[in-house]
Amino acid sequence: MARTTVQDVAREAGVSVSTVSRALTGGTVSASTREAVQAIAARLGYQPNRAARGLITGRTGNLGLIVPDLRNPFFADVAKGVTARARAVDYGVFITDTDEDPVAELEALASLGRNTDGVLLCSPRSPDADLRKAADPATTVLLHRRVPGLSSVVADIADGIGQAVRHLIASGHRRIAYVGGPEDSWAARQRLAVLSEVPEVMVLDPVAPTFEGGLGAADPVLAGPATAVLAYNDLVALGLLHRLAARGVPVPGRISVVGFDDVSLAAMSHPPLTTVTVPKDRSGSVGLDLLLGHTGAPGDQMILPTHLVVRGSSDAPPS
Amino acid sequence: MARTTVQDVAREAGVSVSTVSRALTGGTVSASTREAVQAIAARLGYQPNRAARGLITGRTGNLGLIVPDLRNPFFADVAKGVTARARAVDYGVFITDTDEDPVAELEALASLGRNTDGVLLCSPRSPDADLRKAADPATTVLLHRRVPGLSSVVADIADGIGQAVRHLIASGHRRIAYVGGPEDSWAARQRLAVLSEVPEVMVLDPVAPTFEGGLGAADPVLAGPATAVLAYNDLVALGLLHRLAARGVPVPGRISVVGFDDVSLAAMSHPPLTTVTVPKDRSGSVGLDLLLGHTGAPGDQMILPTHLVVRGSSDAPPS
DNA sequence: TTGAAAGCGCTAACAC
DNA sequence: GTGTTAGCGCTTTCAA
Repeated sequence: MARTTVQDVAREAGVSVSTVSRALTGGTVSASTREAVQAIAARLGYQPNRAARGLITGRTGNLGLIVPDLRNPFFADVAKGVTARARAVDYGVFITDTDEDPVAELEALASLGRNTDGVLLCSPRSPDADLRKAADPATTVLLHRRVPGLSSVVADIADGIGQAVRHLIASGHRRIAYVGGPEDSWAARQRLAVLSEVPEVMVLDPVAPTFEGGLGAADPVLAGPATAVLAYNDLVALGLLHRLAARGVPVPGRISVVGFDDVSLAAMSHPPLTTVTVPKDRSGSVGLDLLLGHTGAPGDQMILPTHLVVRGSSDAPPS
Repeated sequence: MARTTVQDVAREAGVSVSTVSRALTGGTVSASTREAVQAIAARLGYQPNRAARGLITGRTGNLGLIVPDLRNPFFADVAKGVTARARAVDYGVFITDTDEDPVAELEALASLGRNTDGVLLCSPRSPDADLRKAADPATTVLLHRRVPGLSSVVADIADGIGQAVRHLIASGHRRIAYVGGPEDSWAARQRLAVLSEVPEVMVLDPVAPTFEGGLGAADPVLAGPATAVLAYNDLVALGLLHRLAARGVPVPGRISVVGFDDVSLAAMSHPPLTTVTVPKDRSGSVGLDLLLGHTGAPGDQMILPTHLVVRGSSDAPPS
């Protein structure tokens, strides 16, 4: 299965390799030559070697996507958005799952940076300084994270949180517990900043941004006076729901639960979770367009809208 | 940020480019030279250009992974296994999400086939013939699908189903409903073949292999005499659980529910789902090793063990 | 409009 | 053990 090269096509067509190249990539060639070359290339099943092309053009036609954990439905959604858009614009995408390891993240950034035309980076927790040092601003777009000097696409967290809180207050809640995420997480700090200002909100100890984190937070929540609880994200909310059910605590009868992100699982729980929709896949496609210069300018900070989705896990407080 | 090349490292180290290449790729070099070169490469942040390397070695150092849907936790797990192993052996992974589109799948196979050293393919539904025609047996490994003539890694579905059924029967169930998956799905056919032989099992109409599919199957199940239901997969089981809860039907009090795959959500439901564990991430890493020839031989059909996990959704039938 | 030739960055003979 | 050199397949000056 020797692959056909420009040489083969050139020989067969009786022209030079440069003419073949021009005929195939839209250079200046006579119409008849172009047709002949294209016909022969098709007949021979010629497929350009992208590596060789990239070596000379300097562009690879490939992109990188770095995520902490593909198993996390949030990042799976982001990846889905990226790959879908990449397919549409005929780019390949390398995906690296760093398994939440900041060292692996930096390594991936270095390696991918060298072998792609740009990289989309989901880094919830690495320090700003590390990112600014390791990422080339011209070829990197941050997803769901903002660092001065780097392009980014983030969701309007403050607005989303605001909608959730207003919903709860409008429903009659006066004591709202907040179970936050890791203190080194950018998104967690964003949420905390907003919620610290709300008098009705009592900030509890942060937990891991996982189902298990939510599990452990249920009892502390129940120990307080809150009639509603706002979770760092849907995974935490689901853990809360699970433990609450195990304790025989009616939701939303005794306590309302609100998540964040609106991952697909959110609609599958019982009761279905009230949460804030974050345009996850859209963030991926928008980020890709930003990276490729289809939209915006390097250095741009994009903010995508969020909106509350009221499902069954929230209602008025017990009277 | 001019990219550093072997030239730069060579100049800095005072050696030739070939010595640099050897020092970095494990050729014959003196220990002191190797150390010096490596130190300088590290200091300069040298990252080899894989395209250039691939041009000469004929190997790209990249792999392809094709999945129908990254959002499906099953495939997210598989992808996680692949990327983790790839990172360990220093390979890049192109991931293509075909969005369940068989045409996109074939296109991805063609495109990836040319630009990688091999591809791992998750294709639950494409016809055998299409796959055999489009895939190069030497550089393709099928995941969770078996097609004669192609290498593959599959789970021991028959054994897993057997364990689930025996568990149910041993618990006292005599009428077990089976809600199967799409008839054109390889895995669905595997399950059906086993279950058709079991007298206690009543096969209901197949559904989409999704949460929604499960939702719709609940009423038909309840309409019958079954005291237990075996679902095509966990997503379907979760849908079942959800609708059952909405109907006020106690699980496992009135009816037991058993899933398949053991995706992470399975442990998060209420009650937690009894299911069959499929080594999803392991299938990814094993497939990768098969592809790279670290293990087995081309054409090999690997079968990974499965095992039942009994959680809260199954128990004895109502007395 | 076309061809010859020069590399892109790297590895692999082949000398020394 | 190390340097020199010849390409891998392709695009792109530069001449013709």
